[in-house]
Amino acid sequence: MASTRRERIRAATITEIKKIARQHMAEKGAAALSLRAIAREMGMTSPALYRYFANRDALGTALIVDAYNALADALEAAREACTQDDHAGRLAAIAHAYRDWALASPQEYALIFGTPIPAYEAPPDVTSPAAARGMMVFLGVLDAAQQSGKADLSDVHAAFSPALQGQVQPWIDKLNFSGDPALFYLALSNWGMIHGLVSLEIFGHLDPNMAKETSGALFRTEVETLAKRLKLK
Amino acid sequence: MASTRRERIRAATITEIKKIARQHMAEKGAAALSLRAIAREMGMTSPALYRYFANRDALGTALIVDAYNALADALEAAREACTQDDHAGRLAAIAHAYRDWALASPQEYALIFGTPIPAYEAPPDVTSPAAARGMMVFLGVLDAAQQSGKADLSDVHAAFSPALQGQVQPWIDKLNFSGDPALFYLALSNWGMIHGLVSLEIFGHLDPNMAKETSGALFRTEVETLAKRLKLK
DNA sequence: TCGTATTGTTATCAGTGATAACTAACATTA
DNA sequence: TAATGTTAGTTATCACTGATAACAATACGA
Repeated sequence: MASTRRERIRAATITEIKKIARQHMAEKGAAALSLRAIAREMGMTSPALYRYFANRDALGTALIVDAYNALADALEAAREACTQDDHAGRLAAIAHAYRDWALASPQEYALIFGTPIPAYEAPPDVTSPAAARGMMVFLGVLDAAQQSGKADLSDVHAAFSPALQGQVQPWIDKLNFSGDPALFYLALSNWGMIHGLVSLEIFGHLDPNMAKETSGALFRTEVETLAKRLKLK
Repeated sequence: MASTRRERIRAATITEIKKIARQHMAEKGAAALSLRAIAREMGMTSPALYRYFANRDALGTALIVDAYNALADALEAAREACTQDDHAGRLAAIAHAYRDWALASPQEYALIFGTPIPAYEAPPDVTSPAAARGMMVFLGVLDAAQQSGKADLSDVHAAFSPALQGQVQPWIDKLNFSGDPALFYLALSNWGMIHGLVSLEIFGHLDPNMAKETSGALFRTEVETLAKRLKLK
């Protein structure tokens, strides 16, 4: 808010660096991103960039956090596009938003879910909050469906043993989720399936000649099956 | 075979290069693999390596193909460890073999399913045959289960519309699968789910502090649910 | 207006992939 | 056996990269 002129310029520079980094990433692939190339395009010398990011990995981390948030934004927007009591619609919407975002931003998707940057894992303490947002969108929709009594969770409850619940509880606590623990398991299961199909598609493990409509139809069918199993109304 | 002395030495050198490459990968991460470092460790100069691999990507491709085959070997071995008519056992075995292999060889797993090498996609014509092997293991088990009449595919058939089948048919043909097309869809769906969970776990998207037994229990529960849905006997 | 923090520069280091030009060893054939 | 061509290695070099140190210019607040 009460930002000085300097702070504003600095923020703008950081934004520009990340913007050009994303452009380069989109053109030449996620791992080919080079501080020198970015500096060149900005009309600066490369050491100047080190005033803004401690090193290349720090820039990578920032891009990863941004990507997490962009994905979460997309999921939340898709959820809001359906009425609050249309649980099946919301679940389908966020599932397709997940895939659509990945297709539209494959490099950013790879940044998060692939391992494009050499020998480097983003520090969890920085990325976790942004990463948790996505998971929470799934959880929230399922939670709402259950609370309105419009979901059949008998199968889920049967599978989610007390022993398993005990093991997962710490994670649930960490995310501050106070609903039915079985929902947590269900969200993870759904997310896993959705992520698995999208990941196979984005990273080219389906037929390379397959049309986007075909993989889209496969995905849609799976999502419908998902909702059917919960008997979502 | 009828290999000359030279050919044998050459093959041994290639094996040694890949072996050291894998070691470096395991130690310092998949993308940090450097031709110069490999040459150094072999007591050679780096240009010599170009007699064996056209460039770094070519070495990467070779490692990827090897990884695909290692994974397929693991899946096939797991399948063979169960009797031929124990379909539920075989399905569970290959699912857990998938996860176990990924946990034991995370860098190789990343090589295949992540995108660790800068701006480079492995050429499909080289990798596809090896990649298809894994998919075929899933398909084979499901096919056997169906043929013996020990699987309930009513839900699958209901979901797998004729339109969808028409779209997927080219892929089915390419893999020379002559069984029920719905099984193809089912195999993909199962593989997607299994891959999704493993991928989330390997790439650190579950709780970073989560114990391996916990993620293992989650995975086991999901696999059991999978078999239950098919009413596999 | 002066002093200081910030932002940029040049120069330099170490390491990388890659290629050209050359040499030594090997294998095949006359 | 001697000549010849192939193969596997070398040194030298180029164009990059990330990163740091030392220094200069700018902008800001007292």
